[in-house]
Amino acid sequence: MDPLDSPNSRPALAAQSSPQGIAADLVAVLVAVTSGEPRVLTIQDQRALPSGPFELAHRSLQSGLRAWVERQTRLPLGYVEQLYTFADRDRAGATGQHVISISYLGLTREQPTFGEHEARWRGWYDYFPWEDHRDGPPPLMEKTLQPGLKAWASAVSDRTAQRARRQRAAMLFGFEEHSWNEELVLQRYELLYEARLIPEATRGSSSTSTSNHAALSNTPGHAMILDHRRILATGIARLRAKIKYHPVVFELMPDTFTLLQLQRCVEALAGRQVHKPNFRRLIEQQELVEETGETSQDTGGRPAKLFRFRRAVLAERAIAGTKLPVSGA
Amino acid sequence: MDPLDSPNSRPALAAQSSPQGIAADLVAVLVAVTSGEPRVLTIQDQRALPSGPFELAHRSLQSGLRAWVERQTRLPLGYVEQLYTFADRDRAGATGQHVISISYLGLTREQPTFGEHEARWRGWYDYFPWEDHRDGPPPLMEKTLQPGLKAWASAVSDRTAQRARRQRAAMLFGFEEHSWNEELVLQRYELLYEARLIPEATRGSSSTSTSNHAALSNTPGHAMILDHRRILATGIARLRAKIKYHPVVFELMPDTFTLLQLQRCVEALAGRQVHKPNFRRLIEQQELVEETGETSQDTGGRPAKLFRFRRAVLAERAIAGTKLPVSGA
DNA sequence: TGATATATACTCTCGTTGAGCATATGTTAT
DNA sequence: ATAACATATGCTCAACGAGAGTATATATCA
Repeated sequence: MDPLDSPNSRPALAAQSSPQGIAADLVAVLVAVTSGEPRVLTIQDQRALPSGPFELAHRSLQSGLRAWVERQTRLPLGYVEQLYTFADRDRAGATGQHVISISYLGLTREQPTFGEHEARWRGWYDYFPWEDHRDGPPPLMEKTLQPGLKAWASAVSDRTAQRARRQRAAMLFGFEEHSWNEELVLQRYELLYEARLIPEATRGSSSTSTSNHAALSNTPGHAMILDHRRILATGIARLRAKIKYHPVVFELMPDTFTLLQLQRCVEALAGRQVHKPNFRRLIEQQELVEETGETSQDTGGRPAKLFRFRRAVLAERAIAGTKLPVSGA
Repeated sequence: MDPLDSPNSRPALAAQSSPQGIAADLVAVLVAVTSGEPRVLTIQDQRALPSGPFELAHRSLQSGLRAWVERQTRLPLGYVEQLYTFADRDRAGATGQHVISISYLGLTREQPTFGEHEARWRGWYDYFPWEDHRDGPPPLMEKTLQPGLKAWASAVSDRTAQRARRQRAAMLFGFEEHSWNEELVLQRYELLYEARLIPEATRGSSSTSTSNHAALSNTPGHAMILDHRRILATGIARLRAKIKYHPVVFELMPDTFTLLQLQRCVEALAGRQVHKPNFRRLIEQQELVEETGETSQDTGGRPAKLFRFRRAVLAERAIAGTKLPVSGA
């Protein structure tokens, strides 16, 4: 079953307003990696993703997004990919118009932000602190999430349902025997939402139902408006899956870079460490990069060769196959 | 780059009608596999995919699709997944209203169709005859597509561009040294579209531009209205990718089945043969199925054990990892 | 000069995967 | 009845790739 739109991910809400037409919004997850940290462009005091109306003047959704982003932020968008279309939930705005949100993932390099719309770059682990396993599982997993999820699992009467809940939590968060799977970003967020460990979950509902408010006091991660955090989770999940078989990482790198910089970028996105020798072996044997001839001695240590991305591989292999190792440390 | 919405996949078309609001359509790719053939539900004399307006009465897009499909066709929808949202091209209908199409993939089992809307099941290789490689590359690849694509590659003056075109065609269709990749359904369709080897490509344009009409005479595959064939290609591609790491095949199988039936189903979807012993090894070592205790002797030969899908694996492993081998024969 | 940090290279083992072969147990034709 | 055949089921082997560890080279810094 598709994790998005799973039947129990949102409380049922019968639409009441009569259809006055539909408006389409574009929502963008714009990602950059700066000094080893994955970052996302935000607006509204870092509580929202950039979004705007889809204007019919553009010949496609994608070109519409491109034009709009580049006008608003002057970022050159390297790679763009559609994420998902949302139309559920309390999206009826003040006008009574229903809004469909079409979300996109865009990769770029961080630039000084322009004043308009108070756009700011912010590290994406501010919103998902439990997703950063580069130095092992973060403490809040054990301190906050595990108890909260345990409480959620116990909050149901049926014995079998309890076990199912516990199993689901363990599988998604790597408790007990289960190993951590960095791609399940969205499913984890939706579980936390369902368990009401996320402020967004209790926002609209008028404090009915069985929420465990105890855990809500120290709720993890920075919240966002509407379902923007969910959209961000979708984008992170997609990107983490994509870097494994498609050379999109290079859209986030400067023109020339060292292999360690590239590795740090992959680690930042995947949220876990990578075995250095294996990483280099895979990069080189796939001929993804070529030496520039120059070296860099930024970090203090033996100078590292500088490389650049071989754009030709996009034509040679297209999607066919390009693997990056994202595995245990 | 996302193959959908690639900048050159459609001729530029400036929107002229003033925005009168936007309508949202749902388009469904409903798939079943019957007697070893992948089939798709069609309407309008098999020239269209089922589609209808998104009604705001539903609490989500997905539940809207479910309700609508089950009302129209009385099919129980097992697995549903969003495919893509289209808003480009000449989607301005007679009313001048712009239409956004949100497409979904649904898996089911073929049922006798009900009269309404002249719904009919049709083999999907009727629309994409070049995608069926179960008995090796189909003859039309060499007889029709290769010459047509060669002509398209030669139709450009620049030497470098010619080579790029030839390489792209070879990579996608497995010419020369390249091997066939069954997942590139959409990219192949878009290349044929770009090369104007598909009737949909020359439909709206008033016979200008450099089309090679010679090849158009024996254009391969059954055409559809609007971009429905493109949507179908998207669905096939998604499904071919998905069966490799997620046990969705079972949504297309009857309750009990033999391993060979299961294999034939996978082969039908993937469009290529599968190594039998390896297939069985993978299925069994992953404990995806359990014996029913009964046997089937339909085909004449040693009776085969009947199996059923272990639905528990969905809870145990969720998305984590389930591999089906789709490789050479 | 030595300590340290990084870059770069090599080796080894294990599991997976692709592929071929052998055997078991039915049905169908002669 | 028997041979031929078709399918089911099980086993083996070689090649490859992934994970993990170790060793050496070359710079900076105290």
